[in-house]
Amino acid sequence: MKRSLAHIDYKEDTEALAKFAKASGHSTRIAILKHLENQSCCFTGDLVDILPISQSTVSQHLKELKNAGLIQGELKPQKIKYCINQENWKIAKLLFQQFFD
Amino acid sequence: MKRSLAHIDYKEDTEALAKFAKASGHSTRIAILKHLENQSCCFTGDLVDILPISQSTVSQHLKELKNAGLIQGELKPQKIKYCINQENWKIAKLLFQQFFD
DNA sequence: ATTTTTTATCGCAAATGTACGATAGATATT
DNA sequence: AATATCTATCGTACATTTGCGATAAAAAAT
Repeated sequence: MKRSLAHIDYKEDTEALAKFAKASGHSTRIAILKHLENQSCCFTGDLVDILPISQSTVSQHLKELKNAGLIQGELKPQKIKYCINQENWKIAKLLFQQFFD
Repeated sequence: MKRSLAHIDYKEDTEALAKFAKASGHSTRIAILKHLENQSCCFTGDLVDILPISQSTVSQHLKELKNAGLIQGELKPQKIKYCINQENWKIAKLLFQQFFD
């Protein structure tokens, strides 16, 4: 049986969409997501170099994107790289596409 | 020549997306947008009946959606109906679709 | 082993967001 | 004209968000 998003009921759907949208609702975070889309993965420091805000603030934004499930900190042997969380990204994509039919 | 969103430069694009996402970043507001998508237009009171929050709070949420340009208060002779702002909705749609390619 | 680099977290301040009841203003009904 | 209905706004309280510098903790380089 094929798994689809149709199983998510209206309310969960609404909340999931709101959560993703909220996490995307800051231009710094959109910029981060766009960068990760292009560059696959990168370190916090790479983003700090690009963005006009402090390291601690970048770190906070990353945390929020991570909490929303849109990105993930991939734990390589000794390093942490941030990547798009492909699974949730797919869900967000579907929710938005479906929402904006 | 076909007009496309490619003309919007990166920065505007990012900010527009963030603005739409932020406005959509609350489950009450997603619920309102969904309802307007289904019902075309409706009055504030109709939404107050559906939603589990006070009239003044609904009104505030409508104001935010209006400020973001996602809906518009259509001024019929004596009444105000809220509708999707089709023009901006189309833009938001395109931005999101393009973002989540 | 020490130092440097990298990243997360703490503590704080300021700004913004959420929600409510009360009230005002405007439209519709009687 | 008076009353009822509908909607926006005000004032308030509380919570969350944003941003920073400082610091801590962990990893990498020397």
